Amino acid sequence: MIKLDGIFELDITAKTKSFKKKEIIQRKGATNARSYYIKKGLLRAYIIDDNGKEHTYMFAPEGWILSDLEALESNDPVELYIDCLEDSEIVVFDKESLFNAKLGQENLVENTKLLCRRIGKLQRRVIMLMSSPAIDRYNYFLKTYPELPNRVPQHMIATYLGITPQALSTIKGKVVRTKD
Amino acid sequence: MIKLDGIFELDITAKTKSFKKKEIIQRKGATNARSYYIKKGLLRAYIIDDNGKEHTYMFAPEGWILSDLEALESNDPVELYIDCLEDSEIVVFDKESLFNAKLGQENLVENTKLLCRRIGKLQRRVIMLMSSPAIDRYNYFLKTYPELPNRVPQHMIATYLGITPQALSTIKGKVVRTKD
DNA sequence: TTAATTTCTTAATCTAGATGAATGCTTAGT
DNA sequence: ACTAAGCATTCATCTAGATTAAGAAATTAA
Repeated sequence: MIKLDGIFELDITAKTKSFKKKEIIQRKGATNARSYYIKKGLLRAYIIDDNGKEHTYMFAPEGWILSDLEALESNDPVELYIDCLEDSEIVVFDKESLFNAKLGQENLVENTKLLCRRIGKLQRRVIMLMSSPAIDRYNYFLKTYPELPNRVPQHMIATYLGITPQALSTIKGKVVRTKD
Repeated sequence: MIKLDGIFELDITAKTKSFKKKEIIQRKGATNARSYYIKKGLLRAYIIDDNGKEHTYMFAPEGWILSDLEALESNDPVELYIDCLEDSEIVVFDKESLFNAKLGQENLVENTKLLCRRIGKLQRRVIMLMSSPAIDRYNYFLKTYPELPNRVPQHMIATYLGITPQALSTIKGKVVRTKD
């Protein structure tokens, strides 16, 4: 029984593992979906589209949990690749962690609330992708992940925003020039 | 105690209400977030941006549940407008329905799984908005909501896809012409 | 039925961001 | 230290989709 920021309170199988920068922890199609709690370091979840391009679904710095929740629940193969942007220490959970009735009611309620908050974030992201230009999405990214611009290469931020690295570079250039 | 497709099993306060087409059930800023189970009819959740344009977050036909989950959990004012696209019969729940520990472990686990599935849908939507052109998103919309094209006006579908009604019309025209 | 409103389509123009390519700058590897 | 690979920037061109506008078709109201 362990406790991490109030989540996944019960887990017999959880183990802390170390991963190296650039290591791919989970690949699309894997059938053993896991959840990852980031003790130290930085993970990223992404897909590779039909043209071979990466699209970042989310970043996960210290204290975050990363998981292909859909795959975890359905037992389907995972959709998301997960890789390591820095040397990291990660607590790895299996699927029982979220759904096990032994968690107890309080923890289950707590997990429910966490999932609602995550849905709220996704809701805002969907809406921003539909309604806001890239510059606004970039500023919102800065607010959401204030520490990441120094830790994540520009071109990966671009794949999170849904634009090309060149477009992001141009946008940033414009912001700087406008300030003068 | 009521049971609706396996969800929200416990709710003393739930009541079935009738709403007329075009009625707005919930407005941005409201502090009494509710959940809506659609027995009959069709609801829609959307935002209005700074330019006064609507962006549809989701549609909810029969059997679906619609809710600003983030607001429900946080007690913050709701972000989403919810309106009625057809005369509808709706079961209205208050916040207790999802978080109440009295739900029992099985129901809590069931709700957790439901939320994971919803996250899976949002995940795919985010990725499609970043990686796929409007025509692909339209085809995916048709797969997700096969019955809706006959029930929802074109221009609302456009606001769900993140494009203008004109662009959707053009896309559909192209598809038809390509088939010849 | 007719008028009024809403919805859909088509077309001309415009723009944010994509694409492709060249250039310097940093980081890693030997 | 030197080379190679990866990264960021800039520019020229291209395109999906936005914008504006106008007319046709379909719904709704009286």
